[in-house]
Amino acid sequence: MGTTRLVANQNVAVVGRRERNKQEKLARIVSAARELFRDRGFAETTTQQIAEAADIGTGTLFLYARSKEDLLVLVFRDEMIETARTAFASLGGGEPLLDQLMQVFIAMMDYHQRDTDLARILLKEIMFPDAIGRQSDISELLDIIFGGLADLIAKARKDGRYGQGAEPMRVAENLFANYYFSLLTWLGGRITREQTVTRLRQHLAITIGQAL
Amino acid sequence: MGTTRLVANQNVAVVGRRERNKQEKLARIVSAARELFRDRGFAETTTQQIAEAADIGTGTLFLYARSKEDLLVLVFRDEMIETARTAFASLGGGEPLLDQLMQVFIAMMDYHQRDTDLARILLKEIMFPDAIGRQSDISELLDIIFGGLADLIAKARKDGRYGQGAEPMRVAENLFANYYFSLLTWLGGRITREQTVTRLRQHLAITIGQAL
DNA sequence: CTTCATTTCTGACTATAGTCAGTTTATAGT
DNA sequence: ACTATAAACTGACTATAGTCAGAAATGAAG
Repeated sequence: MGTTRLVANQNVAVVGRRERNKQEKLARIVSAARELFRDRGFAETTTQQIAEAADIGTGTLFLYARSKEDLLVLVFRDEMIETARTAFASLGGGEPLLDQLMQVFIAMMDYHQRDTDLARILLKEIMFPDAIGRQSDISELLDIIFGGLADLIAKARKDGRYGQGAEPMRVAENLFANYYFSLLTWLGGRITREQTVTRLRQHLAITIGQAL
Repeated sequence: MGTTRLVANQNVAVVGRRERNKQEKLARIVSAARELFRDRGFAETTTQQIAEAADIGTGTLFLYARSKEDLLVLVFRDEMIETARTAFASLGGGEPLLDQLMQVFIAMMDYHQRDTDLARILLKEIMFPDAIGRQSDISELLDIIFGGLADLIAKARKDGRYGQGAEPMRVAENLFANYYFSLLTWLGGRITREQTVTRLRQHLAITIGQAL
């Protein structure tokens, strides 16, 4: 069974030393990895360095992340989730759908702008996880984004500002596919950020069926 | 200068032994790698095995491909280009745009269907090349696909079957982004091929602005 | 407190991608 | 043919991601 349980006559969740140690180790690992990846870059950081900085054995690292790439996703997943949540939450209600969509996607691009080299690798690994259902998988992130987009679509329709008949979820997927592809092109170094933003707007406009 | 030139009084392009050797080695490498990747899988094939099968030194391999991943793209790039070309060429003229698009994308999915494990890795690496402008880069493939799609859009408009105002190239990019994302979902094992095809059709319909 | 079973940890070890200093081979010039 | 220069090749070597058999820590039960 689980190692966490409630002790009778005590309304505090008692967590064993074992579970506590695990959580602390995970926190140390994530913290150390984040700092090193940011500081030196992904390729230039060795798993040994991360293990040493987190004060654990080299083998222990791979009990928490299946691979170095998995570790990268583990490290930045939460920040990306937070970025997405905030982007949707800070949306004013009145703007046209296209402007709202651009606000969300630009907020996420701003996050990646901080370190485009890291973003490039992250983007590559995040859509191809080692295994689904692990702590580092990205279902939650996708759920937030797809859900948020679908809500925007549904709301815009309700307000009569947008009239197509396709399922909101399918529209949301279409929009995200375009965002992902734009990100890919941008971080691949083929076009500038400004060009990327301009094109993304055109792509989104095509999908939601409005003139620019 | 180049090692290739025309010898006077002889209308045959004379290619030096050096260039010929290089071409032969490249052919042997690609052939050996393809067979091994198909036979054993990407991760299970070592660069040593490829070098041995191609009858070259282990270091020589990396004069032709920057990395093992680069080699994978090098090996399958031409087949994918051929698949895309054929898909567009074998298109009858009369069908609705949506059906034509689905024919093209399904033909490309059929190609990947042969070996989905390999396709997954290929798909991951092909959009994130080590460097642009190398023999293994995929600009040519993208040009063919984008060009073919844009032509279909332009033709459909001319025939009055489709009336939106966006640039055909932007529509083509939007369509491909949706195809790429569908492929990703399919090969990621989240949904079946049938579901993928159904959804892709919905996504494309949204983009070109037609009811199903 | 003393077992005993289970989970977690560890670092020496293995496998392999990729490098590079030295060698070989091809070409151009005389 | 001979020499000089440049291009291409090579395999011993390095660096490092990831493994695994054994050690240590934890918790349960008596």
